[in-house]
Amino acid sequence: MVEKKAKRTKQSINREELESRILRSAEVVFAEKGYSGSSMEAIAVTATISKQNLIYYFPNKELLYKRVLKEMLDIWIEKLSFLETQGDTPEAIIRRYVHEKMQLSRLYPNGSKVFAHEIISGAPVLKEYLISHLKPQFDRDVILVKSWINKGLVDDIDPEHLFFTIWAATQTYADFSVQMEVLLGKHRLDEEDFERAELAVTDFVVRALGAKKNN
Amino acid sequence: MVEKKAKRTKQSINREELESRILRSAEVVFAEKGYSGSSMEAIAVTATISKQNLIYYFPNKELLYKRVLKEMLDIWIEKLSFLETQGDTPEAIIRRYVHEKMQLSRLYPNGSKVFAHEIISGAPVLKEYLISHLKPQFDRDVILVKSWINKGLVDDIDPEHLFFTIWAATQTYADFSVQMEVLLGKHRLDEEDFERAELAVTDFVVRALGAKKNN
DNA sequence: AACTTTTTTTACCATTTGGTATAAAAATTA
DNA sequence: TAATTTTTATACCAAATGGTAAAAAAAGTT
Repeated sequence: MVEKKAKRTKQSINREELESRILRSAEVVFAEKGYSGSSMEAIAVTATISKQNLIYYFPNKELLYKRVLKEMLDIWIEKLSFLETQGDTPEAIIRRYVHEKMQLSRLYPNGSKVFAHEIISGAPVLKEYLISHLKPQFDRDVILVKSWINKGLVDDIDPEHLFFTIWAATQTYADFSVQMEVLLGKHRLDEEDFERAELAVTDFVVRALGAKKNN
Repeated sequence: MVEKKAKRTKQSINREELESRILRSAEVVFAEKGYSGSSMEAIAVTATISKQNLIYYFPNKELLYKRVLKEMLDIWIEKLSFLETQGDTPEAIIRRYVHEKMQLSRLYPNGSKVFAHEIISGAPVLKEYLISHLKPQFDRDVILVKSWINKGLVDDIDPEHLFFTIWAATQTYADFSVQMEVLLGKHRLDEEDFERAELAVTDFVVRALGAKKNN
């Protein structure tokens, strides 16, 4: 099959740029209001284009929403393939995993929030995806952790709930950032906060595993 | 001041019952759609009354929403006063705390979800409350944990992020229950799941503290 | 300069939204 | 039975919603 070499004209560049600006704007609006609470009008305003122009690019709200979700999931899948690094020790794998998950909360807070709204709402759009894509990966990862336990590399912890806790503890730095800002008395969580957070969460998880303590 | 003894007539009983049925219905709808995504119509249908009757009890959506949030917060405040139990050991206090928080996720999943939507959306309604009520309590609790550290009762962990992790790890059993159901291959999380979850989370936290291990 | 793509403008539309107004039926209480 | 409270029914409203339609201006390409 011959790859159609898409010419990168000024137009096509602008188009791609605007498309991603729209997606980022949609992300912001969906993150704040969830799907049903968001209007195409609001998304257009956020992207500073006309509603009609928005519709020119994304003919309806559902499609736009699914694109936003898909973008986020693609990034997650890419960063969070737990098994890939076969050679490493459990502690190294877990540390990298927590680190990656934390980065995603830091770099894509809005996508994370959109995802959170979607799941809390009962995952009407993503349920199928969870079943077909996430569960198989989850099952494999659980088996890996069980093998660690059997080999005596880590303590006899509960693998399923270990993952739930890791996800929750990292995800919360995106979803509940407002609460943390209030409690820490800050206007924004800065890099230092995220570093402390990552250190703390990593430390908790590594201790939970019964693997070597941090340093 | 003389307490007006409200006569508990059949009418007043029915009224109270219907009012709380409305609140529970509103909770369900808000939990699924968030504030902006929920309609009074949908709440009325869920409560199986007419929209007009709903408005008779709660003249507008915002008021209803605030009542639902307030109900949830009152319960939380009551159950989660960390400092109350002065006599106990750190481990006992933490165990009870995790237990209570877990119960709240189990018993009030919808209220928890409404709260989650609210915070993820930037806490437009609750921000003031977080500042005036939650932060002072948080500051006290952090100080308590620091005193534990200074006395050598627990390891030198990060108190702020310890709380963030505990909240996230427990809250997730309400908010992300759909995801867990899919991953555990269950239609509903049952009592056994919650027991396992509580055991696992408690164990993680106690290990993180460096307190005695679970049995 | 001719052509294509992008963007805006304007107008429109059916549906849903939160809510008001009124009246009357039904249930409860005194 | 009369008075009060609760509930529903019906009609209505302005605003917002997710679009459709058409056309023309603006920008970019050939």
